[in-house]
Amino acid sequence: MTRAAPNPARRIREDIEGKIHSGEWKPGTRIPIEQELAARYGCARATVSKALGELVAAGLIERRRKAGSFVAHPPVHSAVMTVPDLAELIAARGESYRWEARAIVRRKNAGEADTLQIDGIHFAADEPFALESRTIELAEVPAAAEANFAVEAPGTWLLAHIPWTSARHVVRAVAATRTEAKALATGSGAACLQLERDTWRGERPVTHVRQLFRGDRFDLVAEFQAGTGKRDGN
Amino acid sequence: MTRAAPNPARRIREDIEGKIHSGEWKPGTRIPIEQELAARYGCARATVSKALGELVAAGLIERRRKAGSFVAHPPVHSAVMTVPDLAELIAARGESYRWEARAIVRRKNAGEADTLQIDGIHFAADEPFALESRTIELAEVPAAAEANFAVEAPGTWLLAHIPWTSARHVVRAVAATRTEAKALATGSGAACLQLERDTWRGERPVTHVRQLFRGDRFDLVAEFQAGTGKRDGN
DNA sequence: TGCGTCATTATGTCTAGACATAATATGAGG
DNA sequence: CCTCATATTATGTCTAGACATAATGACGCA
Repeated sequence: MTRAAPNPARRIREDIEGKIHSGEWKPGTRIPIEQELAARYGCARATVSKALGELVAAGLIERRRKAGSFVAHPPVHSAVMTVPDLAELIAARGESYRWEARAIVRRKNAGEADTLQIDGIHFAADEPFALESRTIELAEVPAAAEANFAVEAPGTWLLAHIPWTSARHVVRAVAATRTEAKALATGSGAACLQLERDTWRGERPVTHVRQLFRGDRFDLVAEFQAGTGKRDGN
Repeated sequence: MTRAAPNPARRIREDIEGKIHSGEWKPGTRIPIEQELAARYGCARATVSKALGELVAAGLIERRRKAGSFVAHPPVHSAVMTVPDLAELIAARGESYRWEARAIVRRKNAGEADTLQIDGIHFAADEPFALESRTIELAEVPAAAEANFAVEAPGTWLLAHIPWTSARHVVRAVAATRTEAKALATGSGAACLQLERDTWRGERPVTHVRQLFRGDRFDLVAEFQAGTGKRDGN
């Protein structure tokens, strides 16, 4: 029962990460059994198990009962995309931000709960940056009825007020219609990045947004670091 | 020392997830200290600690020494985007896939290591699906010099042969040039989704790709489940 | 009042041992 | 040679206790 290195679990993890990244342990390679790693690093098996657990979470290895632990096969490229609050994004660019609501409509659906429909424009440096068209389910977010979306962008408000659970994003390139082009101060048919996002709280839908960006003013960045699962981007 | 529930750690985690998602514990709320949770659930503190550790990994809570554990403030929307191997993606759609190389050039850089430049087209159901323009660093991937990229798409080959470490993706909407439009069998100026990806192995660049998709044939899907960090998409 | 010091406290990590579980490998019987 | 039951094995999870560490807050001193 020695105190060993200050951070055996970490050392084990980084050791194995290194072996995988260097190519010394190729995908499919069997990793020594936990008992042996414990002996090799002079620590308890639980510590090895913890390190391996973290590697599984990072997607670097796979563990199968009885069979052992194996270096994972390189997955398809996946990346964590951070979809920012537009107000923050633009502020981070050092430009002034402004939200302009075009239409706020409360829609009564037969038998169903009401929804709030909001259309507007995000401005960066006083130039149109993105069009937004959003639906908010008032049944899930009753407080939204009191919010003043003429002044505050709905995305900003929602981020601050509702707990999220899951979201689905669909990104595609579309040509701007004549109306959209006009609102974005660009040419008709210009290439735009369309981001659609559905957000749920548990099983129930909270909000749906469609944001349309000028292709020449916005791009989405996603990064992925194998091993840490570290997220970043803008 | 009772055996307790079969999976105390999981129960604790799901319990807390539930309280956060339901809004009962709002962002900033202090979570009971580990000792108390251990007593409440009738398990060891290490088990509670494990559960909380998983919640941290999922981004749902924050832990600070001495201060305690707190419900995390809702992050900006982030989502895991899975960028698939095109051959697989198209096969999954039930369409036939074909890769056609247009140019394969070995470029000698003064003093620096050689690079391989590959241009080609991905076909789905015998129609052009995406243009690809790729650079491979031969210093990092010497085996690429032997591969036959006239037959096999470089992305497919690389996925199977090189260990990855990190990648950076930039997605944007662009208008097709006349040449690109012709190759993609679409109109000049059509909105296209451009995906640029840089891939590194450790600190050293491995490959750079630019893929251009017809806007009306491709969209990127990203999903995010708070709490599990579960990844999915197509 | 202001500042530095120190005890307290809650998390962070580890150990040694135990039992559970799933999947493989083995051997018996057809 | 094939199939099914059984033993084995490596992971999965947990416990009880220990020590490390960082940050807070209280106390004492100038």
